[in-house]
Parts: sequence; structure tokens; C-alpha cells
Amino acid sequence: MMDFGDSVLAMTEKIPRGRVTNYGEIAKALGDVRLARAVGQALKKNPRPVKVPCHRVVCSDGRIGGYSRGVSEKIKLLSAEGIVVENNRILDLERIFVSSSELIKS
DNA sequence: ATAAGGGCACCGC
DNA sequence: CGCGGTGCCCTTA
Repeated sequence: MMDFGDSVLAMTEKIPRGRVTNYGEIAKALGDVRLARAVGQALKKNPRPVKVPCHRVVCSDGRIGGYSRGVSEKIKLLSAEGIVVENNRILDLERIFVSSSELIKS
């Protein structure tokens, strides 16, 4: 059960510290970009805090997106990793962005 | 089994 | 560039 969600969590865990990705990439890594929403659901459900850096997952447009515990907290976590967030937006997104290929790679 | 919601992505205006 | 509407998948009630 929760096979899908588990996969999502696994991908999320593979996101290096100080880097971020978007739901779509994770979805693509799982096979389809349309799974993006489902991905968000999986993270929202309640992954394993700290073990799964769901805060490193943002929107495809570079927006912070949402966060179960509050966007503010998410931004705080990102900042703590050196990720610059301005106006609910990630700066230098492409610089820290992790492609689906990277996620698929183990 | 059916219905509704959700941490989205994409296209069009 | 910004906003709004639509479509997909999965999960929970």
C-alpha cells in the first residue's frame, strides 16, 4: 500500500541538502508529470519529518508552493540550507534545481 | 463503490 | 508578465 507515496518519499529523500526540485520532476521521475498533484498529496499526508525533506520540493514556476506545517516554516528551512527565498520565490532556482534524472539515479 | 479534495502543471487570454 | 480555468493522478471520508 502507499506504494506511490513511498516512491515519492524516496525521491524526496534523494534531494541533496541545499538543493530543491518541483513536484512535476518527482512526478516525471515516477513516470508521469500528471502525478504532480498526487505527489503533493503524498508529501502532505505526512511523510517522515527530517527523513523526508519535503521542504525541498517547490512549484515548477519556482514558487515555494505549500507546506503542511506552514509556508513560513518551509521558507525558514530552505533558508537554513542556504537557499535564498524572496517573495515566496526561490532565487537561482536552476542553480539548485534537481532534475528528474538525478532523482531516478538511485 | 462513489464523491470530494489537494503542498500541481499547463495553456490561453 | 500576471491571472484564471482546466485536466490528471492519488488518498481519504
